[in-house]
Amino acid sequence: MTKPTDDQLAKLGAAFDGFARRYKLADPDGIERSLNEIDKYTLRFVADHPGCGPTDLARYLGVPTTTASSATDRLARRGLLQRDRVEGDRRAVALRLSAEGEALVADLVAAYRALCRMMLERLSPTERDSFIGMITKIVYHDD
Amino acid sequence: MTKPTDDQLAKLGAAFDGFARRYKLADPDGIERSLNEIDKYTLRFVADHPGCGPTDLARYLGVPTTTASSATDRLARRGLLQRDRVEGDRRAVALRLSAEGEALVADLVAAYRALCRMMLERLSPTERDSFIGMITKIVYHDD
DNA sequence: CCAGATATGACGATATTCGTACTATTCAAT
DNA sequence: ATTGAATAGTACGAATATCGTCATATCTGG
Repeated sequence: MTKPTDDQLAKLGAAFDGFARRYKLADPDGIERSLNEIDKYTLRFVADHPGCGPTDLARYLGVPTTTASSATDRLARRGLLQRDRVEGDRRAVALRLSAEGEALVADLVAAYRALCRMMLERLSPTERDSFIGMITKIVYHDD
Repeated sequence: MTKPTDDQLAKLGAAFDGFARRYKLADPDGIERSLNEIDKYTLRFVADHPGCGPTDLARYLGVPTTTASSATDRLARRGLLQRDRVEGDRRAVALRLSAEGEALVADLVAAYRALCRMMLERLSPTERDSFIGMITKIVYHDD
């Protein structure tokens, strides 16, 4: 397989820089700022895995369990998720979103989706599927 | 202009999730981990703007000047950048990378470039320019 | 029944962000 | 020249975050 040219690498790098930059500066005081990165990932993970425990979360995020524990504690204090006891294993806790947490995740997902929409709208309808196909290939191609 | 479909949005969102995730978990103990995000951006900004001051940096990063000042202080203590006095304005300091800082930025850029290369190699040569063109359009298209 | 694995949290060391307040300069307009 | 406002930078401290170490409760295989 031919190698990417230096010019291609430079252009792609510059584009990603610009992307990260715009994405970060775009939302100066929205939902994004009220939660830190780990907390946002936590809420989304719990939304997708109701009943999971802090240890599952830690594995998923690649952080120590104490960090995950802190995060769930923080979010529970803010009323965004609840820690239920599990019957069958009395060591474990089952994490679930509260109603408020569900609402916040919905907002997060909506904001995220709006970002995706804005990106796709800058492409022609023909390009959109092509772009999605390529980025999917990049992300999920294992080797 | 037709709107992106829900299916397209979902696929793109999932791909970005996967991307962010792989990118973060990929490098458990490389250069990336030894510096925090702001410090990495700072080094790269100073590399591109030698002689700039903390205030320029703060504007660029969208953080308070005290945060930028902390970052430059931290990096200066670690010997990665130096703060020179400027003749012509005795309030200002001119930030420059030290030799060690230059070396570290070179490593960072190389790692970044390697990531870009890996991504492009997963596409066919024909797709590469197409992908770069589309992502460039997404990032730089103003409206 | 017991050794070892597992789930979780308490606590503290260290580090980061950022608001407030301060100093040293420079600039602009009289 | 003078002086009041704007500007560059930083010191300091409060609030907060990560994560290592240690303790506790519980499960599980033999």
